[in-house]
Amino acid sequence: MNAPRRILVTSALPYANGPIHLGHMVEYVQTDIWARFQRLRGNECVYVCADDAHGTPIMLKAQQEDTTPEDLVYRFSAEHQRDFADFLIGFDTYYSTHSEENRELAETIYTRLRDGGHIAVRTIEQAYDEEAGMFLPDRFIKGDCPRCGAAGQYGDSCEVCGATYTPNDLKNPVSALSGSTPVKRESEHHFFQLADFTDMLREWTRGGHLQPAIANKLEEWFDTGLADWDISRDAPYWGFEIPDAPGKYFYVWLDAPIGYMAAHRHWCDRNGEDFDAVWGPASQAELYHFIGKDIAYFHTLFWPAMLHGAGFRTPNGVYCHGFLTVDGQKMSKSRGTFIKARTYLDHLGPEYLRYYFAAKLSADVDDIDLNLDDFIQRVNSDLVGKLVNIASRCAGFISKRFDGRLADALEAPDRFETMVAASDSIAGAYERREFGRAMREIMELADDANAWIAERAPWQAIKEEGREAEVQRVCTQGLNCFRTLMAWLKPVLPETAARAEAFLQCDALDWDNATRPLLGHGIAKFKPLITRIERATIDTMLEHSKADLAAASGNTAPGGPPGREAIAETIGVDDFSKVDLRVARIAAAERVEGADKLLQLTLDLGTEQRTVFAGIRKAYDPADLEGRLTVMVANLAPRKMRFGTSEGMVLAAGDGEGIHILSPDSGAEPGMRIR
RNA sequence: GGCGAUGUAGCUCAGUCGGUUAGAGCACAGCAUUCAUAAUGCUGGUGUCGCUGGUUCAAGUCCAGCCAUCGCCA
Repeated sequence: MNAPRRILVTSALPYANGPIHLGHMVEYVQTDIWARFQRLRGNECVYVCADDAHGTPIMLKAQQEDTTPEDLVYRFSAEHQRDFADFLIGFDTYYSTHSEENRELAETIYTRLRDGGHIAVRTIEQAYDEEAGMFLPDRFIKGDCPRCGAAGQYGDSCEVCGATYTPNDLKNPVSALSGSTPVKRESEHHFFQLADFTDMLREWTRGGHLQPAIANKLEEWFDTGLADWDISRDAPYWGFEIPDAPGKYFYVWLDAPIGYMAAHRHWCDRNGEDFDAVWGPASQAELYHFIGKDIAYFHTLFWPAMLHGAGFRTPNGVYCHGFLTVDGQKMSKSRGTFIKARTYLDHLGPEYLRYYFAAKLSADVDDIDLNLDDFIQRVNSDLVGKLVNIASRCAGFISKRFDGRLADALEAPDRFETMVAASDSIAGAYERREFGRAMREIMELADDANAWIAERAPWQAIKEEGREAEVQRVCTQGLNCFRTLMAWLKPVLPETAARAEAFLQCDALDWDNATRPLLGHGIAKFKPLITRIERATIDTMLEHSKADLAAASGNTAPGGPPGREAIAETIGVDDFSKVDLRVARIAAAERVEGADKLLQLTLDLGTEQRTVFAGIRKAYDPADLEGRLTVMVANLAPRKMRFGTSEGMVLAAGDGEGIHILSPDSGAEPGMRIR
């Protein structure tokens, strides 16, 4: 083996004013898989991250909640860390940009850039809110679009016609903070002169550190010329004060990437490691940043220029991934597909999603889609049907017939060697971040293993005298195939791999030991390693996701009246029990000709079917309802309508905005009474 | 509006330097099997490769235009 590589990897720092959602998780899963893969290969790989804890939005949110920014940031940091830990993201350190290390490093970098002549100071004019006593970021100014006149647009662009402009161009501008009309006020700002680094950046961006798509994109920016970057903000601002400029603060995007260094410094100090050996200009260590494509600009231009200008090394790679869509569309709060990490974890294990993301990730910047039906099928058939099945179908023979002991030899060693020969190819795919390719290769080998076992049919052989040893060798080989495949999946499925290690009673799997078979060895009784995903679980998660977000927006919408009707008159339990509520399966749903609000539902109660007309057409596509479980009033008097007789009613919540039918939790069956 | 990315089977995706009959997995159908978490094996059908035009002996692949989706415009 070659000497271990020294690698530092990072994921982008999540902003500390909101929860983590599944879109975020693409990046952390991608980075974590890569980091775990490197460690499995015997390399030293440190993975750090932190909360991005500064800036106006955090400051204002803290004010709104009548707390301090420190408290807000602390709260979200704890929440983020729980979410990441439960998704099995194995950070070596999760820190914060609001830390002493970060202050020192930001000051150092700024001072060195200034001494190098790369900082300019000049006066600019900005919108100022006299009532709130602060300058307004573009997003906090609203007004009419200068091009199409649309009202209520933000200060940077029009959502109606797509025009981009500056807040000065807005007509009838209004501060989103106080509602007052902003005035123009002058202030001195500090600028980082990015153009000083044009040559260095041109060379760096073409030096193989970026994906081709990103490098091409950067060409456009080079063509238009690199502009100065405004790195200061006036008080009041939540951040670090600039050392030689009282009342001026570093813009949040200056100290955010420095947070990578701060987190690593923190880790080095606690572990007796040499920070400078990684970040110094002569560093032999490798540095990689995983980010979303939306923040490529900051990481591929400002960041390498800042590092270089301040006498640090530049990254070996900055790798962008695309966005996450759910069922082919942007994550939507109303459809329940804007899924928070926590909501997902309340219903499903982390490894399902890790596997699905892995199966769909490539080295490209493409968006990836979480298609929920595909998610269920893919995970169930690949992990349970193919992979775990290999172990499951072999284990019984070993434990029942051979006292839990593996044979001393494989039945077909050449065949095992052929499989093991894929090791380099799979490792190469992981290394290049072609995780989808790696998963395909592994699953192809799982198919081969299952086919071979079927061919050797140990369940036949075991019935014949004198073939016991053969059966033991066949099953030993099957289990060894499973073990090797499991090792290759360990970066993606660390918990399942640990359960497999316990089952096989073997040493912790790594890339090296996985290629040598386990022979003449006692194993434990097999227990299911992964259970299947059920559609009902997904549906419940989506419902909870909707409810969750509705509650959250209800709480935080400033001044938004709840507008809910008052609680009705008190009734006794007897009154309630007169209503016979039943779980029903929607067997069929179709539009009613001539009625624009009604859907005709055929409800299956297990013992009988009912026709019910429900006024939910504008909220539901009939195709989406078929097969779903819901709740109906089963003893409601039938009612004649123009289109037929309605034999009951479906329960739904609504406030005039949307309509949301009820779903029972998984396990409920059609016909069950609800009390 | 400008720029970029994407568009291949019902779904999710491969497709190298332009090269023979465009592939895989899932889903679906039939058969076999019953060791295994209704798992597994074998067999099978499925495509205007977004559209139109061009270059070429040859285009899913290269070029141009258009359409759709997504993103960026500091």
